[in-house]
Amino acid sequence: MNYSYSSDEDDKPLVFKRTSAADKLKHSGQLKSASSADKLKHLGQLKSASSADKLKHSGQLKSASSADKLKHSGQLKSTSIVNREKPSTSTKPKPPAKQESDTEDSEDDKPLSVRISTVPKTNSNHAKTGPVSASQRPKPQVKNEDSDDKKPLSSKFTSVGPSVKKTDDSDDDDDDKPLSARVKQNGSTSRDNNNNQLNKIPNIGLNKRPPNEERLAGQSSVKKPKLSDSEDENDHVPISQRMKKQTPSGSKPSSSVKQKVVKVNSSSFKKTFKKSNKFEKKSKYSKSSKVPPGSGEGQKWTTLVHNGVIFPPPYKPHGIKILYKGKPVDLTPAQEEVATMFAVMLDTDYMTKPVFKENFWNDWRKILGRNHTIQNLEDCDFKPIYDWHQREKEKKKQMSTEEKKAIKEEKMKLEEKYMWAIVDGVKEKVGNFRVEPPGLFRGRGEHPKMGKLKKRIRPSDITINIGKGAPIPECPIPGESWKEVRHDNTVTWLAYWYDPINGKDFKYVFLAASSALKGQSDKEKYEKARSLKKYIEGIRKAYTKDFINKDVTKRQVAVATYLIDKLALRAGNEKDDDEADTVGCCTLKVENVEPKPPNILKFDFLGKDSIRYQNEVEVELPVFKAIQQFRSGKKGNDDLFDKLDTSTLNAHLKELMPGLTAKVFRTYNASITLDDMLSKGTTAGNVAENVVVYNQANKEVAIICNHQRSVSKSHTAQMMRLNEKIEELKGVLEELETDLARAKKGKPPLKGSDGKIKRNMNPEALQKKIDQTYAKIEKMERDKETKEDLKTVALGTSKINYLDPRITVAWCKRQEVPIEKIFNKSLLAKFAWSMDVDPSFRF
DNA sequence: AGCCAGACTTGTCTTTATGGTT
DNA sequence: AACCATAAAGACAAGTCTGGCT
Repeated sequence: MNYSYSSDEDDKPLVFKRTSAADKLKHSGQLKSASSADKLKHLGQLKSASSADKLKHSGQLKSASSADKLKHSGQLKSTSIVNREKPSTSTKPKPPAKQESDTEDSEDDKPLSVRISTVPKTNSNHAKTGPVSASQRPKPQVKNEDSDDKKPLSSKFTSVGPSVKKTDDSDDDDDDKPLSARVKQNGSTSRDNNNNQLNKIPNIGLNKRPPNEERLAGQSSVKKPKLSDSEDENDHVPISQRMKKQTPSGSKPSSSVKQKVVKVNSSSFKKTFKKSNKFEKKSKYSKSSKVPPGSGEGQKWTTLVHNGVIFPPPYKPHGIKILYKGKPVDLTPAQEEVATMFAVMLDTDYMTKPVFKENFWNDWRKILGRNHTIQNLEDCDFKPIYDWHQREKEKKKQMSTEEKKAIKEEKMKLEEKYMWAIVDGVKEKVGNFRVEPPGLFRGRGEHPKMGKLKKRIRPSDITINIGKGAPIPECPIPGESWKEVRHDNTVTWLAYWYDPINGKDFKYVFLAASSALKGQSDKEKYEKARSLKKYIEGIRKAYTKDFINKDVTKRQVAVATYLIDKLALRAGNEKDDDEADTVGCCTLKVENVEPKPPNILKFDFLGKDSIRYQNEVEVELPVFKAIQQFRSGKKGNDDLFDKLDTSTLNAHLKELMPGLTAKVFRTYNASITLDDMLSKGTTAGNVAENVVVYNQANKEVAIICNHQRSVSKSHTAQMMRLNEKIEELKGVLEELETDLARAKKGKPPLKGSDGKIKRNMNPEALQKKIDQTYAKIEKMERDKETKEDLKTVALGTSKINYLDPRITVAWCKRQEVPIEKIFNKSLLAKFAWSMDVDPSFRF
């Protein structure tokens, strides 16, 4: 039986029901006609026409009527009981509980930390472990079921465009229509082309990030190296250490049985792409062939049609003058434009950064000219422009709903054509079709280039990539033209330009995450991570052995791999001097890792985005000793792993498993942890309880990956408000208790605190009220706790990038949790490829 | 082997939309 | 309707990793 979600309307919860394969097709977008739906039938044994019909309107996952919801009941539910320790904020992260799996690779599915039975007290926890999987690119041995995976997703779900052969033609009567009319849409907001009422109108405006009102001292838009600890009790504990310990629960994962995921592919497509499969299978150890998903020889698409990119509107001078030494100064529009970029940032923390001002001044001065009245930044007062900008913002806010709507529509009309591309006959959303507007570079952390002028991008900066034979997008700015037009079907970008700040970097325009192309590679990513499960045991054995290898390089590789596996560190590529000084595993400095005898390593460094990573971990003695050796004789700023860089490390990893690289461990760790925690923590509880379990697992993953967020400005205030409410309720409670006591004695209630006379209630009614109030208080207390708990933890990143959606979808099916309780619209669209997973899927 | 161009994923923050209250 | 808290969407910076060249 094939379980899948289906739905009838966008706003209804997706529901789980036994259904035909039609649902699988949903993500391919909106089917416009019944016949379109029919076309899809062959793809996945569509069982009922009605299911297919559901897909017609609206774009993608529609939800089933509520009646349908939860149809399949339960015997799938797991009865395991959550038995986890109270998530104390204790400092030590705990390893996920160990579970005995019924599978062969018993030990290996567990997180490393568990296996290592490390320190009881400092629980080193994080690492996870796992099994293996076949990777896609260099396809290692792939299981049969996976065979389809190599094909482009799009081929699976759609009947393709012009060049691709149609699999099923019988029902297709679209051929006579213009291509655009036949195209199917992919993407969540898909709607009919012609009438797109809905889109969001992004603010076209000049500056996308208007300054905020005053920020609290501690909190600025400039990212400072984040400390995971702040004053609160909890906060002194680095996020990475905050994992809760969990005790093993009684539940056992039902082994990592690999499910046969039902494929939707049509056989004809299989054939089409077969060769790459074969090739990959064989070349277990060959370097990953560039052969991408799906097609031969690196081909990513066959036909590609799109309309290019849209540019921000030209600068509109406002005429507000800044003051120089107290006097208004006339500026040309170009000079004013740049001054405005700065003025608008007056209330950000960038203003406290000399580097920012210095860089800004240097670039602005070039525009002012050497002999300009303005000779230094210190004597400039940008307040008038700042104030003007605030007023403009306010005005905008004050606009009536209708006005806003009108503006939005207007913008939509303008942008509509840029929002979509047609890839192999399928209409797909474009991710970022808006060219970045000029502005001041907002580098994160202590970026040496912050404040530099990011110049306006013009058509002559842009290279377009489009299918041969497709109409070349018209250049939206009259009189100008594209830099170049290419027809490269080995890449997925639609356009790019050189990053004005770092001339060697590119800014690409890609398809949106909901596209089949992205979905395909996402799936491959998870399959690769899954395949690591099968290799992990061997890999761990190997590096453990090498902790004491006489060859320093090998020892370093072993220790580095260990850290990446256990702590989910990033690889750590080399960085230039003109970038913020951050590190990853291979670039750790001596000062970033402090050995604390007998066997604790204390990590403290700035990682990606200058987010601070702090953690104390207990490690095996040989690792501890090795680290000591690597440090000896070096200065604090020297590389800890001096014999290593990411290419040597990854080259080594590739020998252990085809396609293996450092980042696969992060994916693996995250997903296996989710799978693990869900299977352990899941009870037969109701939906709300299950959602809590899920979020708890999600949080654990976020902590492992050190996904942080800054505390919201209003956090403290919000907490206070919550506290007040709780206090208030407690007051009510007391009063009720008194009244109850009196009522039992037949006395009337006392006057309320407000002096009002309450009406007489019988004890039962009072008791009921008391119970309700209690429940309310408890709920609020829980909410408060959760809020505090998550104030620095970002759950979204792992959900979007690290957690195999199939784990979530399968679990939702098993637990009868509507999938949209977990995935929002974007995620549903992005993960459309995973919706048909078998409920028994395990990572 | 090291360097670098190139392409694509990951990550945080800001802005906007949404939904619940008052 | 105004308000505000939260969630979703959008923006864009910052990583990873590959492959080709020297």
